[in-house]
Amino acid sequence: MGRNTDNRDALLDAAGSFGRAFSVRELHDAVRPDRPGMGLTTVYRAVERWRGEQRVEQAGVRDGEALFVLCDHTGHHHHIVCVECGAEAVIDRCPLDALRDSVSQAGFELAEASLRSIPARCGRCSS
Amino acid sequence: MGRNTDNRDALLDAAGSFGRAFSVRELHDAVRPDRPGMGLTTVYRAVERWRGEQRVEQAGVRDGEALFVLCDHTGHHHHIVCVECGAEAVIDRCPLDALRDSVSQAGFELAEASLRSIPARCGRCSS
DNA sequence: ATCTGTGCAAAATCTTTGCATTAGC
DNA sequence: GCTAATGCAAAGATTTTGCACAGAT
Repeated sequence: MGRNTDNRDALLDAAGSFGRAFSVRELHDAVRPDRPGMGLTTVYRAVERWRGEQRVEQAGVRDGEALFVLCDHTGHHHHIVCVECGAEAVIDRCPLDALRDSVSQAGFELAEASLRSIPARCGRCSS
Repeated sequence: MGRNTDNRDALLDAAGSFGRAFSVRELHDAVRPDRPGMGLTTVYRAVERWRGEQRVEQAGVRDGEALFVLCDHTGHHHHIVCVECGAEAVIDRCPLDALRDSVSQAGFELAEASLRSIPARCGRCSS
Protein backbone atom coordinates (compact mmCIF):
# COMPACT_ATOMS: atom_id res chain seq x y z
CA MET A 1 0.00 0.00 0.00
CA GLY A 2 2.91 2.29 -0.61
CA ARG A 3 5.86 3.30 1.48
CA ASN A 4 6.15 5.96 4.12
CA THR A 5 8.54 8.68 3.20
CA ASP A 6 9.88 11.80 4.87
CA ASN A 7 8.72 13.81 1.89
CA ARG A 8 5.08 12.92 2.33
CA ASP A 9 5.29 13.33 6.10
CA ALA A 10 6.60 16.84 5.62
CA LEU A 11 3.90 17.57 3.05
CA LEU A 12 1.16 16.31 5.34
CA ASP A 13 2.46 18.47 8.18
CA ALA A 14 2.54 21.50 5.96
CA ALA A 15 -0.93 20.80 4.61
CA GLY A 16 -2.23 20.52 8.16
CA SER A 17 -0.64 23.80 9.14
CA PHE A 18 -2.49 25.68 6.45
CA GLY A 19 -5.91 25.39 8.09
CA ARG A 20 -7.34 26.37 4.74
CA ALA A 21 -7.55 25.25 1.15
CA PHE A 22 -4.23 25.14 -0.64
CA SER A 23 -2.86 24.60 -4.11
CA VAL A 24 -0.06 22.29 -5.10
CA ARG A 25 2.22 25.25 -5.62
CA GLU A 26 1.43 26.67 -2.18
CA LEU A 27 2.11 23.34 -0.59
CA HIS A 28 5.39 23.08 -2.40
CA ASP A 29 6.37 26.56 -1.27
CA ALA A 30 5.44 25.68 2.30
CA VAL A 31 7.79 22.72 2.53
CA ARG A 32 10.59 24.27 0.56
CA PRO A 33 12.35 25.82 3.59
CA ASP A 34 12.53 22.42 5.27
CA ARG A 35 13.15 20.34 2.19
CA PRO A 36 14.71 22.50 -0.51
CA GLY A 37 15.33 19.54 -2.75
CA MET A 38 11.75 18.40 -3.09
CA GLY A 39 10.42 18.65 -6.60
CA LEU A 40 7.02 19.95 -7.61
CA THR A 41 6.23 16.60 -9.17
CA THR A 42 6.43 14.94 -5.79
CA VAL A 43 3.78 17.29 -4.44
CA TYR A 44 1.48 16.55 -7.34
CA ARG A 45 1.96 12.85 -6.77
CA ALA A 46 1.36 13.12 -3.04
CA VAL A 47 -1.88 15.03 -3.51
CA GLU A 48 -3.00 12.58 -6.14
CA ARG A 49 -2.31 9.72 -3.77
CA TRP A 50 -4.20 11.43 -0.97
CA ARG A 51 -7.14 11.97 -3.23
CA GLY A 52 -7.24 8.24 -3.79
CA GLU A 53 -7.07 7.68 -0.05
CA GLN A 54 -9.78 10.32 0.47
CA ARG A 55 -7.43 12.23 2.66
CA VAL A 56 -7.91 15.39 0.64
CA GLU A 57 -10.78 16.69 -1.43
CA GLN A 58 -10.59 19.06 -4.31
CA ALA A 59 -12.20 22.34 -3.34
CA GLY A 60 -12.56 24.10 -6.64
CA VAL A 61 -10.15 26.09 -8.73
CA ARG A 62 -8.66 29.54 -8.19
CA ASP A 63 -6.72 31.36 -10.87
CA GLY A 64 -6.35 28.18 -12.82
CA GLU A 65 -4.89 26.27 -9.90
CA ALA A 66 -6.72 23.34 -8.35
CA LEU A 67 -7.41 23.85 -4.64
CA PHE A 68 -7.49 21.07 -2.06
CA VAL A 69 -8.57 20.74 1.54
CA LEU A 70 -7.26 18.27 4.03
CA CYS A 71 -9.89 15.86 5.20
CA ASP A 72 -9.02 14.48 8.62
CA HIS A 73 -12.61 13.82 9.55
CA THR A 74 -14.32 10.52 9.10
CA GLY A 75 -17.93 9.88 8.26
CA HIS A 76 -20.21 12.13 6.30
CA HIS A 77 -19.29 15.79 6.52
CA HIS A 78 -18.86 18.88 4.41
CA HIS A 79 -16.28 21.59 4.11
CA ILE A 80 -17.21 25.20 3.64
CA VAL A 81 -14.38 26.82 1.74
CA CYS A 82 -13.93 30.51 1.08
CA VAL A 83 -13.60 31.02 -2.65
CA GLU A 84 -11.35 34.02 -2.08
CA CYS A 85 -8.92 33.16 0.69
CA GLY A 86 -9.47 29.43 1.09
CA ALA A 87 -10.51 29.62 4.75
CA GLU A 88 -12.48 26.56 5.72
CA ALA A 89 -14.97 25.26 8.24
CA VAL A 90 -16.42 21.82 8.72
CA ILE A 91 -20.07 21.01 9.27
CA ASP A 92 -21.25 17.59 10.27
CA ARG A 93 -24.94 17.88 9.62
CA CYS A 94 -25.50 17.44 5.91
CA PRO A 95 -26.77 20.73 4.48
CA LEU A 96 -27.79 19.28 1.14
CA ASP A 97 -31.14 17.72 1.93
CA ALA A 98 -33.36 20.36 0.40
CA LEU A 99 -31.01 20.68 -2.52
CA ARG A 100 -31.09 16.95 -3.11
CA ASP A 101 -34.90 17.04 -3.25
CA SER A 102 -35.02 19.90 -5.73
CA VAL A 103 -32.57 18.16 -8.00
CA SER A 104 -34.48 14.88 -7.78
CA GLN A 105 -37.66 16.60 -8.85
CA ALA A 106 -35.89 17.65 -12.02
CA GLY A 107 -35.01 14.03 -12.74
CA PHE A 108 -31.38 14.39 -11.76
CA GLU A 109 -29.35 13.02 -8.91
CA LEU A 110 -27.29 15.47 -6.91
CA ALA A 111 -23.55 14.96 -7.42
CA GLU A 112 -22.77 14.99 -3.73
CA ALA A 113 -19.14 14.17 -4.25
CA SER A 114 -18.78 17.46 -6.11
CA LEU A 115 -20.34 19.32 -3.19
CA ARG A 116 -18.41 18.03 -0.25
CA SER A 117 -16.70 21.38 -0.44
CA ILE A 118 -19.24 24.16 -0.50
CA PRO A 119 -18.13 27.42 -2.06
CA ALA A 120 -18.65 30.42 0.19
CA ARG A 121 -17.04 33.59 1.41
CA CYS A 122 -15.69 33.86 4.92
CA GLY A 123 -16.55 36.72 7.26
CA ARG A 124 -13.39 38.56 6.37
CA CYS A 125 -13.78 38.27 2.61
CA SER A 126 -17.51 38.99 2.43
CA SER A 127 -17.23 42.43 4.01
CA MET B 1 -21.15 47.81 -26.35
CA GLY B 2 -19.33 45.84 -28.98
CA ARG B 3 -20.22 44.91 -32.49
CA ASN B 4 -22.40 42.17 -33.88
CA THR B 5 -20.51 39.70 -35.95
CA ASP B 6 -21.42 36.66 -37.96
CA ASN B 7 -18.89 34.69 -35.99
CA ARG B 8 -20.57 35.30 -32.68
CA ASP B 9 -24.01 34.77 -34.21
CA ALA B 10 -22.91 31.39 -35.46
CA LEU B 11 -21.37 30.58 -32.10
CA LEU B 12 -24.51 31.57 -30.24
CA ASP B 13 -26.63 29.41 -32.54
CA ALA B 14 -24.35 26.46 -32.02
CA ALA B 15 -24.30 26.99 -28.27
CA GLY B 16 -28.09 27.05 -28.25
CA SER B 17 -28.29 23.86 -30.27
CA PHE B 18 -26.29 21.97 -27.70
CA GLY B 19 -28.99 21.96 -25.07
CA ARG B 20 -26.30 21.00 -22.62
CA ALA B 21 -23.06 22.23 -21.15
CA PHE B 22 -20.25 22.62 -23.63
CA SER B 23 -16.56 23.37 -23.69
CA VAL B 24 -14.78 25.91 -25.84
CA ARG B 25 -13.35 23.15 -27.96
CA GLU B 26 -16.76 21.54 -28.49
CA LEU B 27 -18.23 24.86 -29.49
CA HIS B 28 -15.40 25.40 -31.92
CA ASP B 29 -15.93 21.96 -33.43
CA ALA B 30 -19.66 22.65 -33.72
CA VAL B 31 -19.24 25.77 -35.85
CA ARG B 32 -16.34 24.48 -37.88
CA PRO B 33 -18.51 22.95 -40.65
CA ASP B 34 -20.23 26.28 -41.21
CA ARG B 35 -17.26 28.50 -40.62
CA PRO B 36 -14.06 26.56 -41.26
CA GLY B 37 -11.92 29.66 -40.95
CA MET B 38 -12.88 30.55 -37.41
CA GLY B 39 -10.02 30.34 -34.95
CA LEU B 40 -10.15 28.85 -31.50
CA THR B 41 -9.15 32.17 -30.02
CA THR B 42 -12.35 33.73 -31.29
CA VAL B 43 -14.38 31.15 -29.40
CA TYR B 44 -12.48 31.84 -26.20
CA ARG B 45 -13.08 35.55 -26.62
CA ALA B 46 -16.78 35.08 -27.38
CA VAL B 47 -17.31 32.96 -24.29
CA GLU B 48 -15.38 35.42 -22.18
CA ARG B 49 -17.52 38.23 -23.49
CA TRP B 50 -20.70 36.29 -22.79
CA ARG B 51 -19.56 35.62 -19.28
CA GLY B 52 -19.27 39.36 -18.79
CA GLU B 53 -22.75 39.80 -20.21
CA GLN B 54 -24.02 36.96 -18.01
CA ARG B 55 -25.17 35.15 -21.07
CA VAL B 56 -23.25 32.03 -20.12
CA GLU B 57 -22.22 30.60 -16.78
CA GLN B 58 -19.33 28.36 -16.07
CA ALA B 59 -20.60 24.93 -15.07
CA GLY B 60 -17.55 23.25 -13.71
CA VAL B 61 -14.63 21.51 -15.35
CA ARG B 62 -14.45 18.17 -17.13
CA ASP B 63 -11.15 16.58 -18.14
CA GLY B 64 -9.36 19.85 -17.63
CA GLU B 65 -11.73 21.75 -19.89
CA ALA B 66 -13.98 24.48 -18.53
CA LEU B 67 -17.66 23.81 -19.22
CA PHE B 68 -20.28 26.48 -19.87
CA VAL B 69 -24.04 26.63 -20.08
CA LEU B 70 -26.07 29.11 -22.04
CA CYS B 71 -28.19 31.28 -19.84
CA ASP B 72 -31.15 32.62 -21.75
CA HIS B 73 -33.31 33.04 -18.70
CA THR B 74 -33.63 36.22 -16.78
CA GLY B 75 -34.10 36.66 -13.08
CA HIS B 76 -32.96 34.30 -10.38
CA HIS B 77 -32.68 30.71 -11.50
CA HIS B 78 -30.39 27.72 -11.35
CA HIS B 79 -29.10 25.19 -13.80
CA ILE B 80 -28.75 21.56 -12.93
CA VAL B 81 -25.92 20.20 -15.03
CA CYS B 82 -24.93 16.58 -15.41
CA VAL B 83 -21.28 16.24 -14.50
CA GLU B 84 -20.91 13.37 -16.94
CA CYS B 85 -22.75 14.27 -20.13
CA GLY B 86 -23.51 17.94 -19.56
CA ALA B 87 -27.29 17.56 -19.83
CA GLU B 88 -29.05 20.42 -18.15
CA ALA B 89 -32.32 21.44 -16.59
CA VAL B 90 -33.47 24.76 -15.24
CA ILE B 91 -35.24 25.32 -11.95
CA ASP B 92 -36.77 28.62 -10.99
CA ARG B 93 -37.38 28.11 -7.32
CA CYS B 94 -34.10 28.65 -5.52
CA PRO B 95 -32.99 25.36 -4.00
CA LEU B 96 -30.28 26.88 -1.87
CA ASP B 97 -32.24 28.21 1.09
CA ALA B 98 -31.36 25.52 3.59
CA LEU B 99 -27.80 25.47 2.34
CA ARG B 100 -27.52 29.21 2.76
CA ASP B 101 -28.62 28.91 6.37
CA SER B 102 -26.16 26.17 7.20
CA VAL B 103 -23.33 28.13 5.72
CA SER B 104 -24.37 31.29 7.58
CA GLN B 105 -24.32 29.44 10.86
CA ALA B 106 -20.67 28.66 10.22
CA GLY B 107 -19.94 32.34 9.77
CA PHE B 108 -19.62 32.15 6.00
CA GLU B 109 -21.72 33.52 3.19
CA LEU B 110 -22.77 31.08 0.49
CA ALA B 111 -21.08 31.85 -2.84
CA GLU B 112 -24.30 31.71 -4.81
CA ALA B 113 -22.65 32.77 -8.03
CA SER B 114 -20.57 29.59 -7.86
CA LEU B 115 -23.71 27.51 -7.44
CA ARG B 116 -25.93 28.78 -10.17
CA SER B 117 -24.97 25.56 -11.87
CA ILE B 118 -25.61 22.63 -9.57
CA PRO B 119 -23.57 19.51 -10.25
CA ALA B 120 -25.68 16.41 -10.66
CA ARG B 121 -26.12 13.29 -12.73
CA CYS B 122 -28.96 12.98 -15.21
CA GLY B 123 -31.28 9.98 -15.31
CA ARG B 124 -29.29 8.38 -18.07
CA CYS B 125 -25.89 8.80 -16.43
CA SER B 126 -26.92 7.83 -12.89
CA SER B 127 -28.13 4.38 -13.85
C1' DA C 1 -12.04 56.54 -41.47
C1' DT C 2 -12.09 54.61 -37.11
C1' DC C 3 -11.91 51.23 -33.98
C1' DT C 4 -13.51 46.60 -32.76
C1' DG C 5 -13.11 41.88 -34.01
C1' DT C 6 -10.35 38.10 -35.98
C1' DG C 7 -6.72 34.73 -37.15
C1' DC C 8 -2.37 33.05 -36.57
C1' DA C 9 1.49 32.09 -33.96
C1' DA C 10 3.81 32.23 -29.83
C1' DA C 11 3.77 32.54 -24.88
C1' DA C 12 2.24 31.33 -20.35
C1' DT C 13 0.51 28.26 -17.00
C1' DC C 14 -0.75 24.20 -14.77
C1' DT C 15 -0.22 19.34 -14.87
C1' DT C 16 1.52 14.84 -16.46
C1' DT C 17 4.95 11.62 -18.12
C1' DG C 18 9.62 9.26 -19.04
C1' DC C 19 13.58 7.83 -17.17
C1' DA C 20 17.54 7.24 -14.42
C1' DT C 21 18.57 7.34 -9.43
C1' DT C 22 17.53 6.96 -4.59
C1' DA C 23 15.73 4.91 -0.70
C1' DG C 24 12.12 2.21 1.97
C1' DC C 25 10.78 -2.49 3.05
C1' DG D 1 17.59 -7.03 -3.57
C1' DC D 2 13.31 -5.70 -5.15
C1' DT D 3 10.19 -2.19 -5.91
C1' DA D 4 8.12 2.12 -4.86
C1' DA D 5 9.29 6.93 -4.61
C1' DT D 6 11.83 10.93 -6.27
C1' DG D 7 13.94 14.66 -9.12
C1' DC D 8 14.74 16.55 -13.29
C1' DA D 9 13.61 17.65 -17.78
C1' DA D 10 10.55 17.44 -21.37
C1' DA D 11 6.06 16.90 -23.10
C1' DG D 12 0.95 17.84 -23.00
C1' DA D 13 -2.98 20.51 -22.63
C1' DT D 14 -5.70 24.43 -22.00
C1' DT D 15 -5.94 29.23 -22.05
C1' DT D 16 -3.99 33.93 -22.91
C1' DT D 17 -1.51 37.47 -25.41
C1' DG D 18 0.78 40.21 -29.34
C1' DC D 19 0.27 41.84 -33.61
C1' DA D 20 -1.12 42.70 -38.21
C1' DC D 21 -5.20 42.64 -41.04
C1' DA D 22 -10.09 42.48 -42.01
C1' DG D 23 -14.58 44.08 -41.23
C1' DA D 24 -18.48 46.55 -38.91
C1' DT D 25 -20.37 51.09 -37.97
